[in-house]
Amino acid sequence: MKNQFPPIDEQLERLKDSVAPTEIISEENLTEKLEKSRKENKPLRIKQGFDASAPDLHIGHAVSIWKLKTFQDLGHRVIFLIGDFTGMVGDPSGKSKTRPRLTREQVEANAETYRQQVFHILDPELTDIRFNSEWHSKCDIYKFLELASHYTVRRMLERDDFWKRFQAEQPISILEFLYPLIQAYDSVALEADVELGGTDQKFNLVLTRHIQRAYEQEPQVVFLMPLLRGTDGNDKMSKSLDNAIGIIDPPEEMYGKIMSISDELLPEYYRMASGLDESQVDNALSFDDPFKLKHGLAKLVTTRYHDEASAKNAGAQFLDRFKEKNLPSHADLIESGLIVKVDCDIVWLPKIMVTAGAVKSNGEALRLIKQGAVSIDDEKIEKDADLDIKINSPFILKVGKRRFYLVYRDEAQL
RNA sequence: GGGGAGAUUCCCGAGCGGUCAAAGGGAACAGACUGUAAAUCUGUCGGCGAAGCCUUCGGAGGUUCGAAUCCUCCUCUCCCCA
Repeated sequence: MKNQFPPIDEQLERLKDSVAPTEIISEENLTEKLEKSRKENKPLRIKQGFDASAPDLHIGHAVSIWKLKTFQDLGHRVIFLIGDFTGMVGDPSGKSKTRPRLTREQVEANAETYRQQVFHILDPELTDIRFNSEWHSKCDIYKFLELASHYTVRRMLERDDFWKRFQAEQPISILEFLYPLIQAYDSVALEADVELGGTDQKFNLVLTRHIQRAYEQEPQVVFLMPLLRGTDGNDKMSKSLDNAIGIIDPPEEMYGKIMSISDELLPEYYRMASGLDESQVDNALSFDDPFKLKHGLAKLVTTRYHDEASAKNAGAQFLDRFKEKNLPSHADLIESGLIVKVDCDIVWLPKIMVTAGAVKSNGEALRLIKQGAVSIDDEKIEKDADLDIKINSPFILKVGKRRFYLVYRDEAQL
């Protein structure tokens, strides 16, 4: 039988190509594992864990998912682990409130969402989707205590955020201490050879190596991947901070979001999200017109998750809408579902805005109108205008710079 | 088990009987300027078709004409002693 795995040097090179891991712990272990895998013609088991409660993947997650893909390209097997059990227990960060418990149905639904998204990148044939409730829900106290005996409080306190909170006299729940152990056990249960995670996961992933040793397994190799900052440039990308670009965002949205990032984010987005290799990135970045660079990036990213035609289209639409300041067409709005049906001939404008979902309350709507942020068919609503709007034919409601809705009385008009 | 400190609107944080829908900052949103960038300036930032009213200051009661502010109990957090 022909060996399916490329030579070690080639594998190593490709694993460090494109977006290089910030750190590999340890390269020596990696080489050993690759050698063994090649010799025995047996794929490595590459694991990454994902939160069961937030199944929306963004291009920040994608940084490491593309690395998983590289492993697959080299013939290895990816284990996409969904932390449904850990998700049900609560939040380890201590910052946010306890997460709502997920029902079985929610977990299933979220898993399905993950599947749809992740297979935009990964090869389904070489991917196992697993749940950590598989083993944790069966774990008895005795086994659990044994797991807990393998680590010490002092070592747990070495983790930076624990130590800071300890120093600052802030609470740290026992659960939070247990959490890394529970997570570590996932790798034991899965016999992971390699685990990927963000650089913020370093402590947990390294701790996992110790736990694996305690269970007489070879420690996993840890791939720490750089974190992509969110579109605001302040924090890491995260859906809850509303600074994320989803990998299944429609092309126009993806393009627009990239155009709105800070200039200073350009280099790291080029490096981590464009899909270009290092020399291409350097080449691209040698141009110093940020506006053009941003367009280039928007096109690359949109193409990566959709296709070139839609990226081009999104770019054209962007220029039309925001440079030429043209309104979107009715057809575009209908296609995007940004339509609002009203049920009277005359409707109070704030009510329309609430119905459209543009604002949360009449008060907010009135404020925006007062600030001159609202227009109908490109005509600004003056602050003392009559707000009872007569709906003769469909019109385009614009709220702020980027929210558009098509308002209509009945379907026949569309 | 004992003693002390604390929980305020998205976050941080002032307020300690009426003038409090609650200072200040951050975030956010809008306007101007622009490249849907940054910076800057301005405005907004609980709800009500907006006069006035209603709901908010960990929870439940109470005192008072009137409570975020005082009292009681409860929940949670932190510190010190044991």
